Amino acid sequence: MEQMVLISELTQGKELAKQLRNHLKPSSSKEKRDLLIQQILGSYEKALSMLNCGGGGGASSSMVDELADHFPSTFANISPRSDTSDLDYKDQCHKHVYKKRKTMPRWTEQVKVCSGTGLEGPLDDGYCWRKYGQKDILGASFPRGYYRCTHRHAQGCLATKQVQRSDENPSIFEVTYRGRHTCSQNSQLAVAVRASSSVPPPAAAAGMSKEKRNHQHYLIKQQEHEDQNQKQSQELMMFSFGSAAGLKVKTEDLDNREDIFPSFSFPLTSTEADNVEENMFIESFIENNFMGSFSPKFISPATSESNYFSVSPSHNMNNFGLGHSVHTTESDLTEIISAPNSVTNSPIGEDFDFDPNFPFDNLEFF
DNA sequence: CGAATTTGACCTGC
DNA sequence: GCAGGTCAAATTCG
Repeated sequence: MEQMVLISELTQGKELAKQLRNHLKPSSSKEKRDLLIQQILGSYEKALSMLNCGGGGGASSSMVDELADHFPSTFANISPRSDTSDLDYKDQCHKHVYKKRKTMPRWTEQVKVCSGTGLEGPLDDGYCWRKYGQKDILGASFPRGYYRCTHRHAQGCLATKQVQRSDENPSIFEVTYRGRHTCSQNSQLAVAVRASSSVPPPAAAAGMSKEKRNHQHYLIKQQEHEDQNQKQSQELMMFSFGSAAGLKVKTEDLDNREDIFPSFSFPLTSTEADNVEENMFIESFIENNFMGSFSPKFISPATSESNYFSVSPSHNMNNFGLGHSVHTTESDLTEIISAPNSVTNSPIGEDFDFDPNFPFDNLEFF
């Protein structure tokens, strides 16, 4: 039975993901992690190939296409996107782009920038971004900036992000990421290490990344243009060097939540890696996001867990007082699950301010 | 001088 | 038709 093989493949992927989890500790070799990632991707590629080619009752072509969008390098050969032969190049590009707009995974980080304090957060997320547009958004007092990966052309990396300053609270920036980075970038590792360790490496403190400078440039320019308030400009300067802020992450495409996983840095330290609860958190994260997201369409979506994830601040806060929380929403859930009644969003709401005293050790929450 | 940003035009989805 | 998203020529930056 083909379905059994499919399940077997997916189960194998799950096991490999668990192995990967165990190799998240800094002491593990990067090579091993890379190998596991390759194996995981291979496993899912196999499963998807089955769904695409043989499976009678499984995935729609759009679903495979969607997944292929997440792993363009891996799935390029099986994506059924070949119906553009009579379009000229520009049309093909535009069709491609606008299809992406709808299918690309998307999640938002809300970066709070407190006055006199600071955090690069997603403004320095380890990737090199190139601004390609800015747009005034209806009802928003601040323009939205559009960025794409610098390596879009060199490596075909399709990741993009949008940076929008919050209307009611200008100290909050909403950064919406789309697509997953397929580029290989050295700084990525450094940032992952920095995000997961208590103390930033000297290099991170010594020099600003180019990307950060760009953002700073943009932000300061924008600020000066909008209110000519020099003091606030100075604050913006300070937030790049300063110390504290809040960061929230929420996905907006449950269907695509696995894309959080490769770019999300678990706040592990070498000691925390041995913490059972931390591991269970990650396992929960993997199973609910990395695994579950792969297909609510053919894996039973009968989950009643809350999709609110957060990390115990005692484990997660670094010396800067930086707290991360991960918050998934169900905005698109109804497209996937017909009866999402048991899936409860955080009753506190999306603007919930992280409570450092919340007993996140209670794993029932996950 | 190459790379990044700016900005108005253009395209698509609703 | 409108709003959001992207393109690409012009401009600026390093």
